[in-house]
Amino acid sequence: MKLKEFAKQLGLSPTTVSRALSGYPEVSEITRARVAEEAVRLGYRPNVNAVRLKTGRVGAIGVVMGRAGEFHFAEFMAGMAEQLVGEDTDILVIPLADANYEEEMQLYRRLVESRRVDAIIMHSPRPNDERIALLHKLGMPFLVHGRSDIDVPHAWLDIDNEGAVRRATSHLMDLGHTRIAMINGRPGATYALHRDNGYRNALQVRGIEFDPELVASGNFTDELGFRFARSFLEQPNPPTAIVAGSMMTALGVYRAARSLGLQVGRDVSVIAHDDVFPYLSADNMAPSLSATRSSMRAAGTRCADLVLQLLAGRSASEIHELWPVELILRESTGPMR
Amino acid sequence: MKLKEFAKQLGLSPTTVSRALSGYPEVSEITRARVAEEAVRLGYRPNVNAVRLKTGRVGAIGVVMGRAGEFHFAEFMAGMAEQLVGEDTDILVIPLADANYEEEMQLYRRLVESRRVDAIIMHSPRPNDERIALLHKLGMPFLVHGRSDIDVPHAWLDIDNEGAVRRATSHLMDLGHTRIAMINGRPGATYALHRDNGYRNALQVRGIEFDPELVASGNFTDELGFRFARSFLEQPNPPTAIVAGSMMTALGVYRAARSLGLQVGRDVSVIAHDDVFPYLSADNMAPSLSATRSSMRAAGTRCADLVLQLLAGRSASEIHELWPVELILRESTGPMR
DNA sequence: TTTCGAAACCAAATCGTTTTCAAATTGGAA
DNA sequence: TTCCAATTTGAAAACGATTTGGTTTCGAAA
Repeated sequence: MKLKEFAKQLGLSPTTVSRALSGYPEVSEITRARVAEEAVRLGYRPNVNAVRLKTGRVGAIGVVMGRAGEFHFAEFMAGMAEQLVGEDTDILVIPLADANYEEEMQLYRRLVESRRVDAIIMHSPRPNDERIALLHKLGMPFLVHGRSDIDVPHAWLDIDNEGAVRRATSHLMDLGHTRIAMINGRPGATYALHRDNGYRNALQVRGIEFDPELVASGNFTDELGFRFARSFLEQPNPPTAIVAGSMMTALGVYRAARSLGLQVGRDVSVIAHDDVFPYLSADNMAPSLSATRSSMRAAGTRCADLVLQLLAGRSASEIHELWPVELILRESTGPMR
Repeated sequence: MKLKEFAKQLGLSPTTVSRALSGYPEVSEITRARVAEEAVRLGYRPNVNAVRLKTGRVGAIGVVMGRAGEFHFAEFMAGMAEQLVGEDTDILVIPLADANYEEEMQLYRRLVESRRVDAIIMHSPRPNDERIALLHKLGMPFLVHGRSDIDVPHAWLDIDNEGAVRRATSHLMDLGHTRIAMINGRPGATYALHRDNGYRNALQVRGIEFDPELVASGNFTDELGFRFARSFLEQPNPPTAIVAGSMMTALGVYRAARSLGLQVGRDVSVIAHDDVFPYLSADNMAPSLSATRSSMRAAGTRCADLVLQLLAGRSASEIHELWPVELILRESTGPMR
């Protein structure tokens, strides 16, 4: 059913029908009601592609997804979906073809030129991320989930990674630990840098010297958690506490401790960062896991909301949200013995 | 840069340019090359929305995502992305607003009417799933990931859940186990039914009576894995083996066993279904986990491919793929003691 | 030289909306 | 009754591509 046909059935012009459905004021309430009602009855819906061509609006937010298929991703999107449902805005997943830097810039360029999305959400930016400069230059509305210190105005939402790790590390020192290891995410991203800062900062305040033997970084996998933790704990002068980057990492760390006959929370303390997954909770681990916590799903919801605001005209340079991170103490942390 | 403008710069008509870029034969190779080259140089790209309006093709595949935000989802999509990259086809995530049945049918109806996607991929269908009948009736190309026995032609790809669980259960019986528990997914979906069939079937062949006290079902979470396993193992006549529905469930089962002082692989055998996640591998668990294995990511890739074939005109009724599931034996299974 | 067919190109219609600008209707005041 | 402003409605021009149905060009055959 097309607009023209539908309008004829109603004995109205396409103009009026279009206006009635789009909520313009210059149409009487009585006609509007009739149009709305008949639209449902006769099953008329505007052709999205025609609307998009005419208005220039696409009705979709692009989310760039790395090849890795991180487990965070589904949660973030589920959060976005929560906000976007009923908003007539879709989520378009943009697969990142390649790690190749030049290709990646091309991807963004093409994405903008092809006008398939109204806005973009970008994850895990680098400190000086040229993608941000590019999107800004191209005039595409975008929001960064994470942070960058590049000197270009941009909207962002980030959690306080530095503070989170600083507090976690400090707490471990409060418990008497002085040799504390940290497993970070892949180097390059700002969040990894922030976590590193938080860690070093906490040590420095207490006058504990930084030991490069006690830090490692890589993807957030169970396997790397295990391997790094093993290598830490087998050192001649092993750490008595470990700060882990993610829940998956923590699983590996627990396993490493057990494999060496060490009891988590007694022989070795562990704190991890928890994005709050419905299928794997820190509270349920054994022993229950002390964690710095911030809901990925909530971040997704808020990011979607902020993007909508951006599209509604709010200035990108006034959208900056830094979310505090909770530190939840459970059984995996205990006093140094 | 618009087509008209671009064509003028080249001294050609829009017609010829359009044809040159779309690979039509009635344009000389020499002009085609020139057009292609200049398009890159001058940065001309057809406006997607105009193309879509004119051709009726949207260039997007819709994937319906449940509210739960399952961890499988990211893997499946990463797989799809692998196939779709460079295909000029996007992935559109369709959030499922509500569990309400009527609403869900409405969602599909609106989705079709709004013409935002060329095809739909649906997950976890029910045995008699009216959504399938609806999509068929509405003439929307779609592919079902999973199976339904509804009497309507439809394309599907599924893994052999029944066979997988049957083999897993049989293997446990080969090892001498006779009391075998199973943790299934949420009842309703066909895959849960198939797994149940596989389980009962295996028991029946050996003449072991089905005990309702030994089965449970629910979301695939660590927590439920733990709770169900605990309740099984604390029964007066506890099972000596457990078949678990997912990796997360298995984590809970391991935890439950440990919490009762039981050693997995010796005191209690465990087999789980593994969708192959890059961040959590059965091989790395301690003890390593015996599993029925099938890659979710590969399924995503293949599903995307099949949808493209569907859109290219291949008949839905000839697209049926049943993937075998590997049974990988590791340390978590051992002879009955 | 003329004729013909294939090869290469083009003008204009079309896809289904939104929106500008103009016309018609209405209702109250004069 | 007449007039005017405010309220409703419409006709037609976009939006930017694809595609139908020609027209031109060119070389070879007649």
